[in-house]
Amino acid sequence: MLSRSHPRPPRTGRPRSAAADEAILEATRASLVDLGWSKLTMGDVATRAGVAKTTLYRRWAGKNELVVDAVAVLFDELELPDLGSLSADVQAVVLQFAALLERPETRTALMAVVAESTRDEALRTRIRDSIVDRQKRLVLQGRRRAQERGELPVEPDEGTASTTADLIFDVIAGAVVHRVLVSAESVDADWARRFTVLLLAGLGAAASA
Amino acid sequence: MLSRSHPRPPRTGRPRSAAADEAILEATRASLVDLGWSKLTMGDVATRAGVAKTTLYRRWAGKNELVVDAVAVLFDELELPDLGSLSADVQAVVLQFAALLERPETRTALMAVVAESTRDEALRTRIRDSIVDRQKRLVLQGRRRAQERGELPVEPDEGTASTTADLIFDVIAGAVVHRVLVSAESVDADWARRFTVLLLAGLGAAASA
DNA sequence: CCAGTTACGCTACGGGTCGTAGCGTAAGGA
DNA sequence: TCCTTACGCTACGACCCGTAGCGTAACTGG
Repeated sequence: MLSRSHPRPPRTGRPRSAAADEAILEATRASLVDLGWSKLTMGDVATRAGVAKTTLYRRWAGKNELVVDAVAVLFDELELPDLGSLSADVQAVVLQFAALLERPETRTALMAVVAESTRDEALRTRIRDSIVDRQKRLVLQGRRRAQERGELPVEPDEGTASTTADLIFDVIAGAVVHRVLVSAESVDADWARRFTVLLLAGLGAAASA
Repeated sequence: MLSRSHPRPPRTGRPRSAAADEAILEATRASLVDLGWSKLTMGDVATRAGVAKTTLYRRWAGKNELVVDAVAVLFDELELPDLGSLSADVQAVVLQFAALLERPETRTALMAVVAESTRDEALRTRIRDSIVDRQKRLVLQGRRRAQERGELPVEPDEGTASTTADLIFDVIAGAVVHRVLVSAESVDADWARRFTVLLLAGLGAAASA
């Protein structure tokens, strides 16, 4: 799950401190909670982590990359429960996702890094790999389960199946994000139920269109 | 449409230059296109607008408020066409909204100011008043038209009708924003059609739940 | 045990932006 | 004409950035 070390470490010399890595990421999340995205500085994170500022720059190019990695691990918590029906599974994952977005670390960081990524291709790739794809996996997993249960038809064409999954993903993630971060209203069980009713009814129609 | 002058101007003294206002907002949009949100500075905007930096600070508290106002006017372009059916109207407004989000000014600015607003209540209110509510109006307008056409039932209870409208708004705006800014894929006519099919089918079910 | 190699902590630095204060001048109103 | 407010300009301390340089620490291969 932690394959974020593209340049493989050389076999010689002093190895990088893994403890420092975790301390820095933890300090980054703490700083996000206390200061928020805009007032978070590299110097502050270094101080909190008990590490020199230069050590941060040896591992991350800047604030953007650092925060993405610090927040990404939180998305590992997301998982699709097996509650017996597609409707129950969707509602549960919606509530999970909303709870994650309501945490102060993600709340302040997620939109900020996405905003930065609109002008930084490498950052967009990093976000996609470490955050977005982890959510998307849940959609694919949920569809597979629903098909096994007979709740959803198996789409014959590979292409349309893929674009449908993309559509569903944007609808679910987009709606929850918009509700929490833009409308700034909480996602409770009732909202999740209403949303799921809408989505599943639409899903049936979308498959046959 | 431009009621953004809470502190009403005093009856005496030199009046504020309306030309400078427009020059500053225009310069802000230009700077967003060239530099993006993170590299945009107050000094740069002042230089582009041909005004002193102090003049900016006399009117806006900072970068956040300035950019919100600069981008807000772009959302005035959004309007709900009357194409004869709810489906056609939704598709059209989705394409309009997507086109707006794909402009470099909004692309880089929108998520950034929303991110900032998570820690700034006043900024959140400003965004809501000058951006979000203008979109929400389209949803209410579209529902009213559809009810007049007989495409949608008139919901008896005022409360559930309101929460349903909120849900629809989060789904539409959220899905489009997520598609364009997170998934970073274009919203074409086909996507708009698929999305609308899903939404309208779900709408029927949501009303009766 | 001893070079060789890499990581780390620390200090210092030039460069940039912030937001404000102070001043003289410009543009309206009583 | 006085009064009031807006404007342009300069200057300033404060902060953060990202890097260079150096001595030290940790681990490896001979």
